[in-house]
Parts: sequence; structure tokens; C-alpha cells
Amino acid sequence: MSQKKSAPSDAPIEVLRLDNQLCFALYGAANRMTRLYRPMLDALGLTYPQYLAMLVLWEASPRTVGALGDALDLDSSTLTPLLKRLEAGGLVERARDPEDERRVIVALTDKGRALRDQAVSIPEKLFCALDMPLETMGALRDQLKTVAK
Amino acid sequence: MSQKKSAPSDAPIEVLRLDNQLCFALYGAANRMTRLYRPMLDALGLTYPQYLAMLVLWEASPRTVGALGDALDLDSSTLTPLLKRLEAGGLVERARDPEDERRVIVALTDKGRALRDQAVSIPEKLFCALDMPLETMGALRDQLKTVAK
DNA sequence: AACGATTTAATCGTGTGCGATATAAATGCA
DNA sequence: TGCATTTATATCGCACACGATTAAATCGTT
Repeated sequence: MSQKKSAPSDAPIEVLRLDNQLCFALYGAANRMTRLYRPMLDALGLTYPQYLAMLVLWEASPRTVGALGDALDLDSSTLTPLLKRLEAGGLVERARDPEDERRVIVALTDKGRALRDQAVSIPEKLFCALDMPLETMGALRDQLKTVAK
Repeated sequence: MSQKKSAPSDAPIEVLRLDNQLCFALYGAANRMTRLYRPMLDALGLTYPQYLAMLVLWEASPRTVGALGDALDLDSSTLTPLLKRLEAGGLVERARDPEDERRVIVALTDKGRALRDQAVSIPEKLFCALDMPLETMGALRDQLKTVAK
């Protein structure tokens, strides 16, 4: 029953099998999710991370770069260029906080606020595309929040 | 109880809330997982996607670029540069298949095979770092495999 | 007030992901 | 056979992620 002998050095090692790895399941699911969103987001002119940043801003604008980074769990080295592209697209404005010149305040423009009207249909389209019961989805989401946190 | 009136255009819309989105939970968990692996993989001189590619090759080498792409669900535009870096590191060799010159065969070198001995300890370290019951992990993994597939 | 420590963004370099396109080899079929 | 089609990689451009570093502003302590 118990197979304690060490495997020969060129035998497959069960613990390393790709199929068994949570990390790979996560990696693949995240990539597939991005691909699923892409056609819908193309229509809005947004990338997937840009969409997530807009979700945060639609909840509350203005926000500092740091606050956005906390919400998205991203560093300024990722966010700064992303926000500059949103600014170039006219969706946000960036300005130093007069109260504390270290901070940069990111605020939605009218165009950025207006884009939300086109985004509201996305979650439902995605829900259909995923074809997964709502409770399953919620449970999965809540479990994922606990991963590596 | 039921709140059917349409929200004013600047009110938060429940369906767009970041906290409710499976996509964001997935995005964040995948990023955190990569960060968790990084220090361990740095010791092997591998990036996270490179580690996944090596997992595939440790299961069976040689493999064509296409077979690797199928296993990892990645395009040649992602794999080719990654494999060139593995080749530059002396872990794999790439050569055209004489049987079919369109194909490129990727094979582990001795160094690539030897690296597996240092990788075997990673899954256990990760399992400890994740601090999640084994059954929960397995269930989560299996659910993720069904996402957007 | 002074000045070192801390905080906040930005910058830079490396390595992905992926759409679009290119190229060459193999295949199909009239 | 000849040639269009298909298949297998590679190339290119753009946009992340993130570690490391930098620069500027603020804070704390004296």
C-alpha cells in the first residue's frame, strides 16, 4: 500500500504533476478569464486590468494612487503607466494632492463616468458565458479571496 | 424590500462592485500565488511560467512547442521567447523535428533534468505557506479547471 | 529649526500574455 | 504535377506585473 521508496530520478513525481497543482489551475483560470473578457472590453476600449481599475473608480472617485493600489493589490510601478493610459484615453485625470504633494489624486472625467453605463451589461454577459450556478460562483469567489492572503 | 428603481447614474451599482466579482478574486489570487512562488523559484533561477513549463517537461521530454502550448494553454508567441530563455539557461535544447520541419522539439538537458531534484520540495513548502486543508485545495483546483472552459 | 527616517509616486529593466502578421513546411486535391 | 490551403513556429507591438531604485514631500525627534 504505502510506497515510500524514493522514485528513480527520471520517473514522474506525483507531487510535481501539473494536473495536481493548484497554482496551475489558478494560472490557467485567470488567463482564460482574461480571454473571456477581452472581446467585451475591446468594445469599451479597455484592457482587463484597466477595467478593474475603472470598477474601483466607479465605486469611489477621486482616489489616490495608493488607495487604488490597495484596492487592486497592485504596485505603483504597475498602476502609474496604466493610469497614464486611462488619462490618455480621457477617462481619468491625475493631479498632485495640494494637501500632500507626495500623493496623486485620480479622478473620473465625465467620459469615464459615462463609460459605466456601457459596462453594466458586462457582468451579466459574463455570468452567462461562465455557465456556472450563482452560489457556486459566490463560493468560489470567497474561497479565492483566502488564497495566499 | 425589493429595490427595482434604476439607480441614479452616479450611485454605486451592486453588480459592478469589485468585491462581488469572481474575475477580480481570480485575478488577485493568481497574482498573490505568483508572489508566493517567487522567492522559492528565484533560488532555482526560474520565473513562474518557466516553472510551469519545466513541470510539463519533467513529466515528458521531449515535447514539441505545440504540445507544450496545449498543456499550458499558451500560444507560440508566449512560449517561443520563454523557451529561448530556458535554452539560454542551459535547461532545454530546441531543434527542428527532422520528421516534420515545421515542428520544433524541446528536450530537457541533463541540467534541466537535474533541476527537478531541487523542485520537489517546492509543492510542500507551498502547501504549508497556503495553510489550507488538502481537500479544500483539491476541490478548489477542480473547480478552477472548469472556469471558462 | 534641523535633519534623518518614512511615505508616496515615478522610473527602469526583465519577463510574460496575446493579437496580428509572417514564413516555411507539409498536405490536399483538381 | 502544380498550386492553393493548412499547419507549426516565429516575430512584432502593446500592456501588464513586479523588483529595485530614485526623487520629492512629510513626519518625528530633538
